[in-house]
Amino acid sequence: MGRTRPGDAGAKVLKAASALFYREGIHAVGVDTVAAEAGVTKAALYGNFGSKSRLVVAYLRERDRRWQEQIDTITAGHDDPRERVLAVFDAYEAWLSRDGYRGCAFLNAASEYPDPEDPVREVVRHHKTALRGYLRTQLERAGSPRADGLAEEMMLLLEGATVTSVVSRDARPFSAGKRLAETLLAAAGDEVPRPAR
Amino acid sequence: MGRTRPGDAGAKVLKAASALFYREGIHAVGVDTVAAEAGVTKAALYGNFGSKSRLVVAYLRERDRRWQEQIDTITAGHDDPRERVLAVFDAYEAWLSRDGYRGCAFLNAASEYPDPEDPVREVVRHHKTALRGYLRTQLERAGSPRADGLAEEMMLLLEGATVTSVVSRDARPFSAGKRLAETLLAAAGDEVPRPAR
DNA sequence: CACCAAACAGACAGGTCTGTCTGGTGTCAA
DNA sequence: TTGACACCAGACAGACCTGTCTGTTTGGTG
Repeated sequence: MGRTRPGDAGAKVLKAASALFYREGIHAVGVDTVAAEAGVTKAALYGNFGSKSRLVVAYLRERDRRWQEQIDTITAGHDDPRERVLAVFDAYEAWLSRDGYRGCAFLNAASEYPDPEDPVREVVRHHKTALRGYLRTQLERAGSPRADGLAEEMMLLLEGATVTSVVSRDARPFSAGKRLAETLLAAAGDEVPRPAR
Repeated sequence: MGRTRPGDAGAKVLKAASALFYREGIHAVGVDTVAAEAGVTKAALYGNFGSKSRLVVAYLRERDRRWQEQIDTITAGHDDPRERVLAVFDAYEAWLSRDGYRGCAFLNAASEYPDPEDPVREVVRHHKTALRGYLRTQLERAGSPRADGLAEEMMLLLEGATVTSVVSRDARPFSAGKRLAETLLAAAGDEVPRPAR
């Protein structure tokens, strides 16, 4: 009666884990808590994920998947590659004002997992590489002669604004970041207004 | 025989805690481990600090004190305020290549303590406010008409380079950050080459 | 020398952590 | 109808956590 179909305990666990790990921190949340919040037994949790470590990795992968969807939405919503880059700033800033904002889940996870060889850190690197790659691709399409360097600069501004906004608890870092990003993009455009090719 | 004088157990604990908390993360290190590493009993640890939370706060305060000393060294070593700002980038970059680099201890601590009201977060805010204040003061002395905004931008670049360098495990973010900082400082100088006053 | 504060050694309480195991229950498909 | 399977309920092991307590030893000071 009201019993959910077998097979979706994993999804419920992942959802609960995602909320709890992000909000409280990973080491601060036990598997009992995750299972209870998911309305699932610990046995079901271990049956689906095998260990807490693997659940943590699954949590980050899921998070990365959802982030990728947002990026796709941005891509679909803008034709100009420069606008897409700036839209990333807007998306991050909008996310800040959502309830329970705690900054970048990947950076938070990385600071709880010191070992660079840990699978968790691998997911973090994968995510950041994807972000950087997106920025670089868009800047290349915009015809920037130094898309790579510019992408790195955009990364610094985005990451800097994210961590600073967590500490200061306001959106000013994002305003400053986006303003500077616009300036840099405009300057890059001036350097080579219509590049060959 | 070889017994240390009474009264310095606190210092030994702080030193051990500083190394362990930074390297492994705060939640990952128990007080037993700290006491053992310090060569001190748990009773001595609790006698000096009262609780783990207070030890964590003391750890961050001590870290902030040592950081302030580095800032003073930079101030003493450069007369030009613009050079001082750039020297901060150099100092952070040099720190990266030291063994066991794990990024900013304050940001790492903040991501382990979600509650903004926690005393730990207060120390983190204090530290970041001090950094920002230093940058702003130097930029004001340099005669920049928008020292405040420029200081914010320098913060973004510094923090961005720090967290990015942790993930990617190389120094490129700092190269990019410093290069951009130099450009911004030069541009700010051009705007008002010799400001009134 | 006598005293005291601070450290030592180490047991202890009470709780939480990850992970396992046993046995019962509901659902679906053959 | 029967069997496979995924789940529930909850106890359990063993390690680790923070924090406290008793009693002993030591170094520095009056």
